[in-house]
Amino acid sequence: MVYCSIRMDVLTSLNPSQREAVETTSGPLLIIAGPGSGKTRVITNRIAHLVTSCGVSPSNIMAVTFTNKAAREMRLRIQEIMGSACAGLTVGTFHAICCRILRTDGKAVGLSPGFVVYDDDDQINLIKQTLQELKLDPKQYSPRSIQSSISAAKSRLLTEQTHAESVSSYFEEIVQRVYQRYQSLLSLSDAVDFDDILLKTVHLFQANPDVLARYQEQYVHLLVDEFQDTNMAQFELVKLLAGKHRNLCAVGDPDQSIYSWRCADVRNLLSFNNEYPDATVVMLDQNYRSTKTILKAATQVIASNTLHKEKDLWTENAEGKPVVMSECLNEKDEAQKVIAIIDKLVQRDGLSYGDCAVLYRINAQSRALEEGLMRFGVPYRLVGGTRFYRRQEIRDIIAYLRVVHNAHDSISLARIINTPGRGIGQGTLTRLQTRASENGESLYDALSYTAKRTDLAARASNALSRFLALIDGIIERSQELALPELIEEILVRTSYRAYLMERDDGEDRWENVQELKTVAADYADLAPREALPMFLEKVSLVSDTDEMNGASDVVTLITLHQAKGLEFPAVFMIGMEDGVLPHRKSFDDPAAMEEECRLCYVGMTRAQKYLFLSRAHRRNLFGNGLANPPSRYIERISPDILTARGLWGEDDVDLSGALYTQPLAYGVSDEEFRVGDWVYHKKFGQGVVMDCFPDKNDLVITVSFEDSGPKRLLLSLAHLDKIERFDSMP
DNA sequence: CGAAAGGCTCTTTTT
DNA sequence: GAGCCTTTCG
Repeated sequence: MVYCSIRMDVLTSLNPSQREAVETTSGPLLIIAGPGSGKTRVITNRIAHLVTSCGVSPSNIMAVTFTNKAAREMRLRIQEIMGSACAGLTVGTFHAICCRILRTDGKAVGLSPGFVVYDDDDQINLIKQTLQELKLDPKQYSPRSIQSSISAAKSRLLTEQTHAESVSSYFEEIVQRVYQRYQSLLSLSDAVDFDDILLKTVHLFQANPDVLARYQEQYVHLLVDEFQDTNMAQFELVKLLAGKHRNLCAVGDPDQSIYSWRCADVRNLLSFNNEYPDATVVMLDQNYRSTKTILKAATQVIASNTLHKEKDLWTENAEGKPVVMSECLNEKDEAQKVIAIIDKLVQRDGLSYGDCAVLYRINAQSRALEEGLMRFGVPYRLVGGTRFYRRQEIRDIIAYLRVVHNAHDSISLARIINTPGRGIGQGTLTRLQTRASENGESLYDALSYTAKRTDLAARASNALSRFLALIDGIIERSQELALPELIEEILVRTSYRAYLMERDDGEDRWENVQELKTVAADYADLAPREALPMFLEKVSLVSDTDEMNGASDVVTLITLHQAKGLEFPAVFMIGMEDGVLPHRKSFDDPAAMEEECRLCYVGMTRAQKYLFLSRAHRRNLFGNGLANPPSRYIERISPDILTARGLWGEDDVDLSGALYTQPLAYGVSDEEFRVGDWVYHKKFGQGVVMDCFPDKNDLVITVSFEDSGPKRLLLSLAHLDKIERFDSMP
């Protein structure tokens, strides 16, 4: 009975190609899934189908995603369909799954089960230390570029040995030297970086056929989402795992490949058939998300890409409103126009704030928006600002916890050795690091040796001994304390609160620390020995605090990259300028330019009903003003589906039907008010007209005042005087 | 040692 | 306009 209803649900509501994707259960399968084509439904239904109709045990299925959020959502959706029947399913990110494999079987590649994972900040610190040791100038060889070279090498499965053979430039030679030393420092700290997690898993499988065979037998069915974002190491891993049963389902869209700068290789998707000539290919080309107009505009933008595989996206959705392109004076004007439109969508078109999202190329663009939204009292959330686990105070506490877990974690020890300040300066730290490096020991070893010597300057020696006692004391207590108490112990013993409170924003930071304790409370009931490693694993593989409550009704500010996979009824793409989108750093690289175009495509296809584009004639970025030409993507959109809105809003009148149906200028006696006019009010001072529309015999004017923010006023009562002022916002 | 001051750089950032 | 680094001085 249960099975029957599941089956109905699984198969009846799918279109023919979705159905084919779900029902093709054996052999390699490639699903090309255009934006809004019901990809997630296909994936989840396919898994449900495997279990309920084909009798596959959930424990024989692995589904891989790129983000924890995607993994969580996938599991949730599967649970909705199958209930508890999905127990035992492996759903996770590449990194989480590989970490688990390495904790169990990593001994074979020289890893202890307790290894820590360094994130990219730790990596940068380690590289800086390496540069110092090798007497290389970090200005000449920026730690960031070396890090990305090492990361690129690792994602191509090049170890510090095999990389040596491919060195072909002086810079690569430098990278090679750093790579070697970097790797030995990692191993001294019993640490791996993100790339190692994949690399070492591949090596584990390659060198240990018996281990590989075990996993191959367990995972009869493999499914990989966002396949266009996989790198070589990830594809290799998947090929190994699928080596026996060959039931590999790859899902992706080459047009949404926007992470090549992170070594993602879209060829994995495009040449899937070279690896698996017998693969079934299913194209999901019906779009359920956007209006015909939006889909057409997006298709026009990407059509000229050489990498674009001709596929005809189509939809049964309504024609919809034209795409709107707004010209703005500067980024403040742009923000204001966006907010004015949002206001109208909410006031007149039945949308809510949560239906609106503003998408941009670079994070710096969010600032003008935030200022505007705050000023007008519009609620918003900024996605991915400084993320929780990136905050200094959080990283400090985690560094303490890592040292407690593994005293030989030298990067974490270096971080906290003088945080809060305890008189151990750069000089002393460098001396310790030099000693450690000369003896091939950890920083902790160097510390305990040096602290016990008496022939050192008394001040430094005292400080070191006290620090050593502090750490050892906490380590001892950690045996018996539950995780939240352990954190509390660290905070108390280091007077961390007092340290934070010396800063202006200390209060906020302290709240973050309390938040960390709340997260740790989930581990309170576990034995101290187990809780700490589990907690550290979680925080090192997690990017955000569990994605803020999606329920709140607020405008979303988000980068184009982060918006991939999301959808909103109304989307605003700001900064449609050559130099911003496409970004000027991509100008001289044709491949990068195509990626910029895909980025634009990804942004446009997030929109369900309304798509607003805008550009500023002058834009202040990083202190200096720039005049960018309009984005080259604008002219690819045919005029019949694009409404241009001039600098002063003259073209607003007929803008997208219900919007802007009211003329924007009204005469009341001899005064005339238009959006953008500056006005003076006796009590509120000066402000700018955001909106006005007639009501009975009066005129309702929304004015944003410089001092008191937005106010809705009746003209007959308000006594507004027009004033001269050219800037759109102070 | 560490606070203060000045110089430099700034695309995107799933783990 | 912020964050990070180096330099300088007490």
